[in-house]
Amino acid sequence: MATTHCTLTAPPPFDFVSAATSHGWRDLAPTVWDGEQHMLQRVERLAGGRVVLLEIRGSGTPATPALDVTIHHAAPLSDAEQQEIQTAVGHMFRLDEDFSAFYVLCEEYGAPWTQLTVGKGRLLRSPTLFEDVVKTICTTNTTWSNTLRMVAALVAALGEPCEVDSSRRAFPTPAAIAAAPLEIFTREVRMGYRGEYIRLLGERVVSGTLDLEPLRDASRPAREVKRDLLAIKGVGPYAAHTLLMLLGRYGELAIDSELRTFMRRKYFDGRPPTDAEIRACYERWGAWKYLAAWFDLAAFYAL
DNA sequence: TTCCAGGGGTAGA
DNA sequence: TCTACCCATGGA
Repeated sequence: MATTHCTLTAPPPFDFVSAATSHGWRDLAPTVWDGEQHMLQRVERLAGGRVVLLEIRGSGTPATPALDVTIHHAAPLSDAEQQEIQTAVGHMFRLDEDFSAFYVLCEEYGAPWTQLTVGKGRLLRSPTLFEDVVKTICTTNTTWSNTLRMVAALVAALGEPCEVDSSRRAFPTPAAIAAAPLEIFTREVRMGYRGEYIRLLGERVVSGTLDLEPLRDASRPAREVKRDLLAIKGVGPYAAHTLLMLLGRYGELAIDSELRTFMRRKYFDGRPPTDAEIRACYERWGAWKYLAAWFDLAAFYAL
């Protein structure tokens, strides 16, 4: 087994632990958060078919933050493969996103929002939009513990084994998902009706009838991206708004049972608010509503 | 047994 | 656009 190191420069302010852990994605296979070592592990399949193990740690100084990536692999890695890994990690940690406008609002609204301006606000995502769509569908109408179980089972059933540890697997490719019989999703992964949606998603991506890449284009209007997300079977308003967040667009709230419960307790004296009332609470955050609600909830439950 | 969880699809109005 | 009704699964 060989090891290769690389370092990615992060834009300050940057809070590695916040970026790695603020979103539940940190616990969804094939990503693992090591809270003792403050390290994010991930089995990653490269485009050429290699499956390597990544260990990602925060490094640098507050003024020059960085990510250290340790790659565990069998055969030597090409420059292109190393570049592919850096691109994937950079995407996971949103190194290309600028949160300064969000921090301006945090300063304007004062404590406790000012706590976020030290580099918080980054919510972990997957290297590919395909993986994020699958995982988001796995969060709908179920408990978080069941989401964890379904995603882990999907990776175990259809992911390709890591070349340095065959017991660990990468996230399944669209091709692997498209080729698997429906029984895998229902009987083995036990994802219920979601199985049909996820298999159809894989089929459409493989056949080319659905191209997810244009949705990552930051120059497209959010309304257009949302429309395309809603056209994916299994994606409704909650999932579409979650995916907009994962695409770096924070202007819409993902109103789920968790947010409703939080709003009822914190702002409505135990009365269930309507969705319009929930939206009104964060209207002043404009393009940053999602992050405001997310960290408002996190602070309330002291996450 | 019933209810609900980080909802969504479909039919019908 | 809004409302019923159904949808698999697992835990309380």
